[in-house]
Amino acid sequence: MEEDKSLNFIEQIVENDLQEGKNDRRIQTRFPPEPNGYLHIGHVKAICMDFGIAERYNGVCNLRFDDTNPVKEDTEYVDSIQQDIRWLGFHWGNVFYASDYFDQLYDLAIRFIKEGKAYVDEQTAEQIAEQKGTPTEPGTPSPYRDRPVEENLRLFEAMQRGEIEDGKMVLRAKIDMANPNMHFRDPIIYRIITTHPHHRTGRKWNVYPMYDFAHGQSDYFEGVTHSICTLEFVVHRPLYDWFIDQFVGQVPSNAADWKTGSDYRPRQYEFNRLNITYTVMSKRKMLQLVKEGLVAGWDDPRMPTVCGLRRRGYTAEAIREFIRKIGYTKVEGMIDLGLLEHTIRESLKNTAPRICAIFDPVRLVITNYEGDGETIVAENIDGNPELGTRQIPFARELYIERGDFLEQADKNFYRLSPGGREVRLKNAYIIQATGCEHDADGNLTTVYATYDPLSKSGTEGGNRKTKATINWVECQSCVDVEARLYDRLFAVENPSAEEGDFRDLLNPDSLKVVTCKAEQSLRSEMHRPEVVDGIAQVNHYQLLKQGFFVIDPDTDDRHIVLNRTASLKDNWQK
RNA sequence: UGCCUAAUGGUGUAAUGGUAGCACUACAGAUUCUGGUUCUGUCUGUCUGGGUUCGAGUCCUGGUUAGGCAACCA
Repeated sequence: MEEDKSLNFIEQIVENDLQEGKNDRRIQTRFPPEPNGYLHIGHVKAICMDFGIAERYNGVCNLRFDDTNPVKEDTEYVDSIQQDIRWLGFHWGNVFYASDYFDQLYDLAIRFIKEGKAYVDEQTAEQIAEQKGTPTEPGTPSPYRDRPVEENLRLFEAMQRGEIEDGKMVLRAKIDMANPNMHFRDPIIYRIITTHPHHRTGRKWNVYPMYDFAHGQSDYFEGVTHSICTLEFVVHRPLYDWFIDQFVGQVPSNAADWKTGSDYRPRQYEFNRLNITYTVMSKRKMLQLVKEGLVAGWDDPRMPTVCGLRRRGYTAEAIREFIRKIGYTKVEGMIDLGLLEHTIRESLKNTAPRICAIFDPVRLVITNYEGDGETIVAENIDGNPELGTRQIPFARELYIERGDFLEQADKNFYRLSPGGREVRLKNAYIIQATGCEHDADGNLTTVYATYDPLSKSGTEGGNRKTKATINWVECQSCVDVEARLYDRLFAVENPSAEEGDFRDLLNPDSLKVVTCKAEQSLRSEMHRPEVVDGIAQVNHYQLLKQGFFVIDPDTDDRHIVLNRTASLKDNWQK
């Protein structure tokens, strides 16, 4: 059932370009993460765009790690990023690294110096910042701005040979210190980094290119046609174009015909980044939460990371569907967390087997039930027999939810109450409460009821309607299960908009760990999950009336751990 | 006193000069062996002044508001 969805503005641009025959009607995109953290759902939005455009228009999307800053980057992240993209179901053409182009980039820098377009500055970072001016005031030129070409060449080579201390010199493009776009005020294009080896090139380089000098150039070398990124790069686009103008058609590119006057050039387009209520989408803040132990790790089920969502029980399909729903524009907005939850419920409601678990158990004794008990056969999903059945033990003593019994009930309460209405035990018999018992402190300990032996589900006598159906498990056979009940990470809608420390805004109730009593089938249906690409394939369940749950990797043979993916909607107000 | 973006219900998006639609949320009703699901219905919207046009959310123009831009980060 493919619903008609109009093209987003990037797709329209691509279709126009195709129609006009731009870049020989070739479509090539790239997903360019910096390997300095785990992928989060904001990245997924970019991934769906970059890979989606390539898929839709028979192009190719390459994965390119933007690894120009060895101080922050690590192979740990390179691996997790690839795993997450594969898990999401996308396929790249090649894996590239910005560091693949360090030689070409260095040559380009030399070329710029020779053409008088770059110079070595030996002022401090503070001095350079001061001379940059402000958005409303022009900058002032560096005293080193007019150094002779030979001297620039000699110094830049000395920088690369490791003869200059970190921070003592930088290479700047010589553009325009008075440009209204601050990025044109002689941007730094190379800096010295000797303190950290690069995760791929080791100690080969002592100078590393800055983003503005690496990104567009890498796009050009690879033959990228549509370089799609988020809105904060809009101000960089003129510089992106400026650099490419300096060498387009004069330097090799994988794009065809560069030598023969092809019109090829990469172009940058920007869309709005993803913000979701009650969470943060900043790698820096996430890293802080992880490092300070405020969450259990990058894959903590409360985190908006891909691995966190996965552990929470989100499926790749649901995450992609969510991205499809929110669309792409140039308006900076804030997506309601409720939409993400709605999407995962949609995805699981027709597939997740139902199971009973009692979270706040109280004993129910069926006083007129004779015999040792019986086995009930229930469909895993009501009305969906192809999803199989399971067996549930039934006997005289059961656990039910404490909240399903009220000694004094008003008419809006549909469930058990002494002398009250008939209530269906899910998949079993109709009962009627007759009384209850309390301990010395007045806590309810036992509910007494009688059952109608002819009212069993699936039998003719069982067709009688009841207003309510309640959950139960049989006392002897049920299993204790640890349930981790997750809720929104932050207590406020937009933590980034608040004054003060974002850590003070964490939701203190974002995790509640409880033990519940689940029906035996949860244990018997459990199996060691199959591991694909290092990722355990998980089973999703719906605990009736409680929500969707997924088996957590902390589970072992003795101890079952379930994570709540999402609660069920609850229209019953007290 | 700069430059760049953007502005459609509570939220996210569509309408490409021709009936302002969809999804989420909220609310109401029906159905239901999950107070879930499903179904039906309701509420709420083109930032603003002027102009072009038979006709403007859309084009022009002047405002207003919001966000971004001054890392040896990406």
